[in-house]
This record gives sequence, C-alpha cells and structure tokens, in this order.
Amino acid sequence: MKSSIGIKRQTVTSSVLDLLRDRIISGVYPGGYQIKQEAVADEFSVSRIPIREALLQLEAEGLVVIHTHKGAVVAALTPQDAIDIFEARLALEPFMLAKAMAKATDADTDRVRTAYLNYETALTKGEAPERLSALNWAFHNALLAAANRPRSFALIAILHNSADRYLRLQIDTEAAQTKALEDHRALAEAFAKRDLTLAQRLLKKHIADARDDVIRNLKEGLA
Amino acid sequence: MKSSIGIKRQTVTSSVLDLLRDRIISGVYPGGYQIKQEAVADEFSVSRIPIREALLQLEAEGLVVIHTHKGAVVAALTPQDAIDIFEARLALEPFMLAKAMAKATDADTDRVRTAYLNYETALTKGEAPERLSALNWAFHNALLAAANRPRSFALIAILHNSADRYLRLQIDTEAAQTKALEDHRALAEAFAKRDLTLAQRLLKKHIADARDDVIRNLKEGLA
DNA sequence: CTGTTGCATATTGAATACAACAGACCCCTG
DNA sequence: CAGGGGTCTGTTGTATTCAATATGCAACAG
Repeated sequence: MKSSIGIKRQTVTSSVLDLLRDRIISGVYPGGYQIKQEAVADEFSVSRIPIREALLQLEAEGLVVIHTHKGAVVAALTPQDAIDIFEARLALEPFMLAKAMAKATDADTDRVRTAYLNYETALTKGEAPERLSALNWAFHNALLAAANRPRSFALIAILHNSADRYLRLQIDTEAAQTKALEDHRALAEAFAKRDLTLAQRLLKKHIADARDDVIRNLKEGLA
Repeated sequence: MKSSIGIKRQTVTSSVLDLLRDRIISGVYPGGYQIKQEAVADEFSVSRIPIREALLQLEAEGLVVIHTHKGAVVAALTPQDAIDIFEARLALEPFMLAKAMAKATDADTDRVRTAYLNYETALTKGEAPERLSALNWAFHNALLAAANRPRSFALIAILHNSADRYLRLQIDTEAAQTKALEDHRALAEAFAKRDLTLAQRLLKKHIADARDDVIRNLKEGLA
C-alpha cells in the first residue's frame, strides 16, 4: 500500500463539507440562513454537485434542513431542540462512558489526561473559541474512545456538533469554559481512578448544566 | 416498481434511496455487496447523480460505507456492530420512553394499542417479513412518538433500520416474532397504565433479548 | 522465478448543460 | 378593490460529459 500519509488528497465534497459545517457551528451561517448552492459553488470556484452532496451530509447531521425544490436552510436554534440534543447526549454519553471505562487501559487514561491538559493550556492562553470547542470535543472523545463503538460514537459526535452551536451562543463564554474546565478535571480524575459511579454522575451533571445554561441564555435572548 | 399513489411529487433521489434502503435491510444486497452507481442508474433508467446522492444518505444511516474512488459497499454485519447498535438503542429508547409517557395522552395510548393490534393481526395472518418489520417499527414508533423529540427520534429510527438487518437474519424468525408480540403486549399494557418503571424494564429486556438472540445466531452462523 | 513498472480498463469524482419547479410579480376581470 | 391566472425569474433537480483515480494485467529487469 502506498503511503497516503502526508499526502493531502481530499475530495472537493469533503472540503466543502468541512467548511460549511464550520460556518454553521461557528454561527457565520445563523439559524434560518438559506444556503444557495450556486453562491457557495461560485465562492469556491467549483460546481454545484459537490455543494449538493455536502449539504446532504449536513442534513444527515441535523445542521441544515432541505426542502425539495426549495433548498437548504440552516437548522433553527430553539429551546426544544436544545433539550432534545442535550438529553440525547445525557442518555448516550454516560452509557458509553461505562463501556469505555470497563475496557480502558493506562494509555487511555493518559489520553484523557493529555486532552484535559490541552484544553487547560488553550483556555489559559485565551485561544479562539473554535479551538476551545475542538479541544472540548477532543476531551469528551478521549473519555469515550476506549469503548470502541463506532456507531454510538458517530451519533454522539453529531450531537456534539449541534450542541456546539448552542454553546457558542453563550453570553459569558468565559465563565462557561472555566466551569467546563473544572468539570473536566474532576472527570479526568474519576476516569483515572476508574470510579465509574462518580464519573457518570459528573458527566451527567456536566451535560445537564450545559443544557440548563443554554436554555437560560436562549430564554433571555428571546426576552 | 412501487405504485405511484396519487401525485408522485417524489424526487428521483428519494425513490432510489427508499429502494436501495429496502434492498439492504431485506438482505437483497448482503453485507459486503458493492453497489455500483452505473448499474443502479441503468436499472432505473436514471443518471448516476441521484444514485450518488442516495448512497450518501445511506452512508449517513450507517447502511453503506463509502471509500473515495472505490465506491459504496453495504455495511458488514458483525457481532460487535450488533452490540453497538442494540446497546445504543438500550441507552436511548428507555430514556425516550420516559419522556413520551410523561406527556402521553389517551390518544397516544390508543395509537400504541392500535399499533400492537396491527402487528398481532399481521403476524397471525402470516404476512411478509418486511410488512412485519414495518409494523414492529410502527409499534416502537408509537411508544416514543409522544415524546416529540425529532432528533432523538431520528437517531432511534436509524438504529432500528440497522437493527432490522440483523433481525432479518434470524434462523427462526417466527419464534422471534411471536416473542416480540408477547413483549409488545406487555409493553402496551404498561404504557396504558402509565407504569413507567415497568415499561422501561420491559423495553430494556425486549431490546436486550433481541441483542442476545442476534448475537447467538451470528455466532452459530459463523461456526 | 520474482518483483516492479507501465499501460489498459472499470469506476468514481466533478463540471457543464438542460429541465422542472416555487414564488413573485403583474395584469386582468369581476 | 379582492382575487385569479399567467408569465417571468431565480433556484433546485437531473442528465450528460469530461477528468481523475484505482485495479488488474502484461511486459520486463534482475
């Protein structure tokens, strides 16, 4: 097999997919924004075909809604949707954490610790929100990776992306991020000690708190 | 070819999507089968574009795996994958059942009862497996519909489709279906009584038993 | 004989071209 | 003035065409 390492040969569709996803999650394309295929195609100097295919995948991720002959619209952010997403995470993540911790090795513990430290240093350095988001996900990722459940993992990843859209809306992102850091620290510790009960409780609270914060902010925003 | 009832406002892509999905779930396209775009396009006398788009959606549903420049292959059926799927359901469905039962009205109870009866009559009539599959899903659907959680529901629907592929492999489908009927009866009763604890326990057992059956059959098949 | 290299073919990826639909606008009629 | 109908335009859906990649095979060097 030829080494494809180092060679960056992405397909146009996947490049567009990543770019559009970033724009939606970061809020460049807000909820309700209509993504016109031709506009995106022109912007990237490609045809509409890869755009269409990227949009289909974004729809599968729940980031856009496509109506026949009417096109793709960025999914709206609503309290009900936030509850839907965060509570699905609440059902899935602690469950998968159990599977992960049951099979975790010292190497997995190290990965969790490293992911925690990366988030910490990025936060103290005051790095950009998208960087912090990525590292936040990397931490949750590390917690669950040992479970080795591709499908469940994919579902959780999708939920995280959508959840991220809400988290980026936070008024006081700094407070939320600092709290997240503290939660992560405790989680990493419980993971290292293989204290499943504690870890699950912490994770549930972590997600539930995020849900409540998001809801509160949304309600305030509407008032 | 499906009968076009009334106006066929369906897009080619969605028609192809439904047909391919059926073929995969029913086993016409077995795990590992390579779906060639042009072959399907020729069969339906359409271009490859709708095929490609359908395949992308099937990938999002976890029914096929696409590799760049190598095409789409029907996802393999493995014990690990089955565990992954059924245990994700085990995490999600009882959780959502709680949300559903908390908001359920008498109309919802009726829908559950009707769904149960439909499955029962179809089973006694000895209808085709795909019909029974659809009614089985309709029952689970009815149990959870009142929750009104589109995203969680979409995830569960996808998991059901993949789970169905495994259930269709069952050696003794009749025994499995009869057991399912009994489970459903008890579930419908608990739902009607609003006995959440019992309903959740029954649902968990229902799913866990299905998982175990599937695993056992897979292992035997490999032996 | 073995391993590598280069070519031929099958298949997918993307661009271009054409068709169909939704929505807005205008005009018309009552 | 309200409402209907038709055209017109912008956008999406699909077909067709071209380009790029993977894979198998044959020729060849060692």
